[in-house]
Amino acid sequence: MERQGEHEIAEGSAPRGRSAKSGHRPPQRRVTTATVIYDELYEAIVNMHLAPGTPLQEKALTQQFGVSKTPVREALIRLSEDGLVDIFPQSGTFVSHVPLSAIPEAQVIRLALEDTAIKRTAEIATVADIAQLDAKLASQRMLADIGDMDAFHAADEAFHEAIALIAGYPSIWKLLRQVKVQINRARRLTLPVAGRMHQVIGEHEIIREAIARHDVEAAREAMQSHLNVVIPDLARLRVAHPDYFV
Amino acid sequence: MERQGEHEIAEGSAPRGRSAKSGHRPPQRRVTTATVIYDELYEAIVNMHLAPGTPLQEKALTQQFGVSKTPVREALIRLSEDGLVDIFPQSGTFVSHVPLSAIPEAQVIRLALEDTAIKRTAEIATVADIAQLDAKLASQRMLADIGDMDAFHAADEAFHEAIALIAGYPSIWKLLRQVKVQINRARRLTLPVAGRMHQVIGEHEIIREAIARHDVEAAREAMQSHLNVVIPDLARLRVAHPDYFV
DNA sequence: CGGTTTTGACATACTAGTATCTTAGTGTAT
DNA sequence: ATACACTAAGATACTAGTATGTCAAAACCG
Repeated sequence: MERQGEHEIAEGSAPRGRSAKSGHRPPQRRVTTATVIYDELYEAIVNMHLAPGTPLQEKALTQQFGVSKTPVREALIRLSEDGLVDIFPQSGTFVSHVPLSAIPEAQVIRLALEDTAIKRTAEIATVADIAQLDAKLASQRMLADIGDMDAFHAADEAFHEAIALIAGYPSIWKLLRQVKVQINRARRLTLPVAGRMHQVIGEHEIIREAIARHDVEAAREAMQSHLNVVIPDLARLRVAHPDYFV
Repeated sequence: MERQGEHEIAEGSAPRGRSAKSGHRPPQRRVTTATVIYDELYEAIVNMHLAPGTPLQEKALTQQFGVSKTPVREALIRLSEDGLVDIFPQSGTFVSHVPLSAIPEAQVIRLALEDTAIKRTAEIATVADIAQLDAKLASQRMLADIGDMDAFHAADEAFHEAIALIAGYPSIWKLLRQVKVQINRARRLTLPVAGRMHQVIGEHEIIREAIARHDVEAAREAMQSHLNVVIPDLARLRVAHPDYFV
């Protein structure tokens, strides 16, 4: 009972080229069919709805999305640059396995970048900024109660994103997103334990307080220990899902 | 007198899929036509052989490279993700302007990542590693004497890459490459002053010595001041090349 | 004559089909 | 029985052509 048209893109409903005219030289935001497919597959892979090793055939995807090969192909290429799919030329394309060996380095990078961001945020955050953090925290609390893991993790990301943006470092956030991808995939294999989620929220609250007090060192330490806790027990995961990793 | 076939890719000469069979699951290295075009355009843009604002038409590029639209298109998409070209949907594609406003943040990121790398390198570098650094330094000295700017900058990159790799942080180097792109473009507008090149080499030598002594703090400070010097005088560049920046 | 509308050339986004490479399976010879 | 060569199926990489949106210049109207 395969519902091939499940993800079908409504024909002509996507207003692609959103009037990029304006003044002089506006940075373009391409909203193409390829982008839609990329986003959908990205979410599915990061949320582990598509298991590592799953084959992704161009032909099958064109049918599922109801489009031609080119946009599918572009989406797969971008995903391969993110390390989320492996393309074997003229052979096959598969959802990538989580590279355990790369996770320690990703963690080191993450520490360095988040430290840079929170240092600055703790220095310059305004009351409006704090209010914004509180809003994210509130929504994260609600999602933890509901137990919606996908949304909870998205809110978690949003909190860290907000810190980077308050610091005035949007590029740092883009890099972090890129670096954390494999870590997040591993995290998604941990069971949704309510206690763990509230623990994460508690750590976020400590960070928020330190920022509000403009206590740079306290904020850094709170972030540091938060990040060191967040990393999942890789050895255990590996045993539980042996063929998800390499 | 336009030599359209200048960059033409020799037909069938590129061994694309390099036997990715082997044991079980080898990470693939795609050597496709699209990759070749990407690399060539990448170098041309970063070395400022293609000025910001230059239009890059798919059609013209297909003729220059003697290939079809798809590989050209893929190369342009990848370049746009690197921030090296701006694609205006259904309108046109151009070599991007150097975003002056993003350079300070890039510098901050660079400092954080290079600091992480050199810290570890200074701790664990072996005599073989030091020898490798010396080799890079020697070639950089030679290229400075010759005055080959492109090669000199490539060797400069290689020195920093070596430090990251000795630390065991290949991903950090990948990120640095990505982050430094716009900084490098700005640097390329500085005139090839021999004194400046030898100054850079001198700073590299100080770093090398600190690593060899396993003096972590000295190495970090040397790197720090090296990176702070390397940044070009943006205000002056902007005056000299007003329409290369945004 | 100034401002608005229209129109058409043009560039990218997409569709469709072909070519090439990989790889597993089969058969044969050693 | 094992190792090698051949064959054929299948998937991506590429070619070629169509569709669609953009932008600017010309035409039109007030």
